[in-house]
Amino acid sequence: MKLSKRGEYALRALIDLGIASELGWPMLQASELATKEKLPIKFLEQIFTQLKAAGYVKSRRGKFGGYSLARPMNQIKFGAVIRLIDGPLAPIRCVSQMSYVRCSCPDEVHCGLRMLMLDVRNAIAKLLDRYTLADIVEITLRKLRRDKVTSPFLSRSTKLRSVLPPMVNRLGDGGQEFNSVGPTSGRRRK
Amino acid sequence: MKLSKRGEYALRALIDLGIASELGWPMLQASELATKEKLPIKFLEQIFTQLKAAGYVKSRRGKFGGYSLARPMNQIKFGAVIRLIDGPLAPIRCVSQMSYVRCSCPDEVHCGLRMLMLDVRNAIAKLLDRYTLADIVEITLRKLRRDKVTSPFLSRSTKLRSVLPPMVNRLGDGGQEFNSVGPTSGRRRK
DNA sequence: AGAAATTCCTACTTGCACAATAGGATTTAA
DNA sequence: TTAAATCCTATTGTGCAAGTAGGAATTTCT
Repeated sequence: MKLSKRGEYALRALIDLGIASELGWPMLQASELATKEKLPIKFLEQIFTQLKAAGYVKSRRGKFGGYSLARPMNQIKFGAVIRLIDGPLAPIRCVSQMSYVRCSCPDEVHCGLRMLMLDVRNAIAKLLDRYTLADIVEITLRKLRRDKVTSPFLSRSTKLRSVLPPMVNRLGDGGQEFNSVGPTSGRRRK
Repeated sequence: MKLSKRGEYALRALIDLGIASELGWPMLQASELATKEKLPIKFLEQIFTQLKAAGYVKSRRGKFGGYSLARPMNQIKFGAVIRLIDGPLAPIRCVSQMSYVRCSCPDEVHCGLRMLMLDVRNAIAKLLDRYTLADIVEITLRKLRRDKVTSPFLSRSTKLRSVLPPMVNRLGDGGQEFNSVGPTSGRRRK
C-alpha cells in the first residue's frame, strides 16, 4: 500500500509548484525545490522529465530557467499522477479499472478477496481521482494563513528578492492529531 | 499502493480456511490450498508459519495434519493481517497511525501531501480495520449460494469424501462489473 | 516397527525495481 | 564568454519480493 519515493517527490514538486504559482512565482528551479524539501536534485530532475513528458509541467532551460505547471491546477488529478509514476492504484490487478489483469483464482466473481480489494481500490480512487492540485493548494494556503505561517517554501533565493526568515517548525511536532483535508476541515463546495 | 503476493496469499488462505470451516471442514492442508488457488506450496508454508506465529492459525503436524483458524473469525481483521505481512497501511509513514515515522518535509502540519495521504490512509484503514474474516466469509457464501455454485474449493481430496465435480468457471469472465462487498450488495446490519 | 504423509526449519537463489549517483551535453541570460 | 540552469544516458547499489530446495521432526495407518 505504499507510495514510492519517486511518487512522493513528484507530488511534492507539483504541490510546491502550485503554491508558488498561486503566490506569484510561476516558475521554480529544481535546485530550489530540492533544497526546501531536502530531496536529491538529480533524482528530482529525472522525475521532472517524466512529469514533463506527461504534460504536467513545462520547463525553461538555461540560466534562470526552471519548471512551471503546464496546465490549470484544477485539471491535475492526483490519481492520474500516481498512476503515471507508480502504476495502478488498485492493491491487486484484478480489481484495477484502468489496467485490469486477470488473477489466478479459480472463480473471480465469487472471490472474497477480490470483493474486499475492490472496495479498497474504490475508496482510494474516489479520493485520488476527485482531488485536484487546485484543491490541495487552496487548502494548504488557507491553513498556512489561518496559522499565520509565512509561506514556508517561498523564501525565494536571495538573488531575486529579500530573504524571508527561514521557517522553523513553529508548532512542535503535532505528531498524531488528525488534520486531514476533508470533509471536516476543508469543506469544499463547487 | 500494492498488496504483495505474500499478503495476497495469506488473505486467500485465511478466507479459504474460514469458508471451509463454515462448511464443516475446520482443517485444510497446505497442499490442498496450494492446488486450489494455484500457488506455490513451499511459499505458502512459509506464510502459514508467519500466520501461526501471529496467532491467526494453528496447525496439526504429521499425516492428515493441516491448518485451521486459531480464533473466531469475527476477531480476525484484515487490516491487522496486512500490517503483519506487508507493513503499514499508510501510503507514507508520516500518516501511519500504527507506526508513524516523521518525514523529511519542513512543516508536517501544513504539508498538503500529508493531508491528502492521511485521507487515503484513513479510507483504507476504515475498510480494512472494520471488515473481519467473518464478514467476508459470510458474504462469499451468500453469493455462492445465490448463484447456486457448488462451493469451489471444497471438493475435499478423495481419501475422505466423495469428490464433487470440479468447478469450471461457470459464468464467463464478467471482467469489469462492479460487484464489491458493500454497501450496495452486502447490506450489513449489526 | 516401518512407511507414508504431513508440518517445520533453515538456507539459498534469482530477478527486479527502487533510489539514487555520475558526468557531461545542451541551452539560455547577463 | 561564462555562469547557471535543464537535458540526456548510463551505471550502481541494494534491498526485498517471490520463490526453490532439502531435509528434520512429527503423526497416523498398517
